Amino acid sequence: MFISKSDYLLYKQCPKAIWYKFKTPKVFDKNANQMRLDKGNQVTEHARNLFPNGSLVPYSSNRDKMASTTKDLIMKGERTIYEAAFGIDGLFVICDILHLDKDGWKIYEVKSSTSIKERNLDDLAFQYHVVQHFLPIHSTLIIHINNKYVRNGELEVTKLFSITDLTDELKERIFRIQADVSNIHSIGYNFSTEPKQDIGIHCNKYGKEDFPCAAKEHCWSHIPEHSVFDITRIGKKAFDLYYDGITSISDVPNDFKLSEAQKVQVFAYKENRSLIDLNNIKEYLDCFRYPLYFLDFETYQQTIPLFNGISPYQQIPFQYSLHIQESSNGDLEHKEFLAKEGTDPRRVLAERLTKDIPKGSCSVAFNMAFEKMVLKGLAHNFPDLEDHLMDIHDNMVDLMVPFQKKWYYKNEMKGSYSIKYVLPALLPNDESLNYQTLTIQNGSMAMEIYEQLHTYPKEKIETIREHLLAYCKLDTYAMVKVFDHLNSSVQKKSS
DNA sequence: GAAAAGCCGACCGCGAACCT
DNA sequence: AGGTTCGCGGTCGGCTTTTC
Repeated sequence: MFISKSDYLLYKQCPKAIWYKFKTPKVFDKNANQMRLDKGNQVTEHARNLFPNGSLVPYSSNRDKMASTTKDLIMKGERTIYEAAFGIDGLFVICDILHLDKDGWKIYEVKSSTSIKERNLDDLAFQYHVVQHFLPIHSTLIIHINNKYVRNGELEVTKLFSITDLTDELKERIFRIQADVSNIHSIGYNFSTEPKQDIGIHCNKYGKEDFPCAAKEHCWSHIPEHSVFDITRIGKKAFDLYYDGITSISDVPNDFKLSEAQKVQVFAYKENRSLIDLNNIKEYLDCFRYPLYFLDFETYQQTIPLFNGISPYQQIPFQYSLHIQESSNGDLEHKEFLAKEGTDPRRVLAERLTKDIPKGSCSVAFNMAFEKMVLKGLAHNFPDLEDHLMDIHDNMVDLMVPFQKKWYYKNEMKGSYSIKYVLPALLPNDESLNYQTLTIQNGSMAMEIYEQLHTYPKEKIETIREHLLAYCKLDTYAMVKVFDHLNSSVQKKSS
């Protein structure tokens, strides 16, 4: 039995999680996110340029082979080794970059993230623990993305990455590894006995980072559909209820302290009815001035910036959809834009947008903070269009507010005010609003696929572009329908 | 009358929610 | 992964009340 770095990290998250992995390895394979892995590899390859002309240990499922290749390279006097592999006492690690300089051997771990996380420290401690059996290690360091870098001409790897020496922070952790490892072994050697471990905040978190556990479906199977964990912004307090034996929202005691939004949600569920505050909704909708421009941007991010003036992970708008409604029962007009794949879309998009939305128009977005951010970014990039873009920015209203403020709440929303929950709750039987039939069903799918689009064959590109257009168009169409629904609710009341 | 105890609102930092 | 917004929860200053 071999314990890898990821096994160790999983154990640190929760001993029951590693037990579940040993028991059902397939579930964990299935959950591996290939997209994320590819991105990580791409970043690692760029980071190798910080220490050029090293030797690569080719990946092999045979761990001993990788370890012996590594050993040969060290014996031959190689000073820079990529994917250096070591195994001892049932532990196995691969170091992204192992480098010998005037101080001694250094272990570099490459991360595509922009900051150092708690789990990275455990990761490096584990590597140090194993590798020190073979080489005297001078220091252990993290290489991660510096998102303050702005590309200007050729890519400058020394500016793209930040290097942090973590040697001192690891000492405490290295002490604990031996004990952790023997625990992992005993779990692995008799996985017929399930570790006693109740659910807790560790299920969602590892240190400060979001890290949903793959064992959740197993450990959380006794939690009902509308549970105390679904109460909006409840945080740790849900576990106070849970440890008192309360799991369903219907059992929340009446004297339990809740915020206003939480009260609405709990009351609606207990009474099994919707809560609609038409006065506030009407007052809010009065700010919407026809013609209405329903706007939705799609953006994507490049970990390694490909265009000038772009930072790592910067939101780059590449597409928008626009539904224009002339009056309350007027016709709908649709406009759209989708940039050519593989090019910097910003200028063309900004120009088209300023043609499609005249100055002084009232535009509508769902969670307008996002659309406003994109507009601000474009205005900053193109001073000649700044006036017009900021005019759109300043005349925008937000369709999300009535749901965020819980003026309109249905149990189907499960405490959420995202469009994903709001739309089916308001218009459950409208087939024209069914995202399930689309190939691209949400923003993350759109950003992932557009980033790769220029690498696809020509025929495939056309098809995917059609899917992208269909998805974005449905987003703004859904907004129109939600607005109409709110509007007619208000009309019905006043008539 | 002075020190200790109690109380409340302002402030701030952090996390959660939303969009992509 | 990013930015923005909002609200929870903890801290702290300043005020009032209690106690000897």
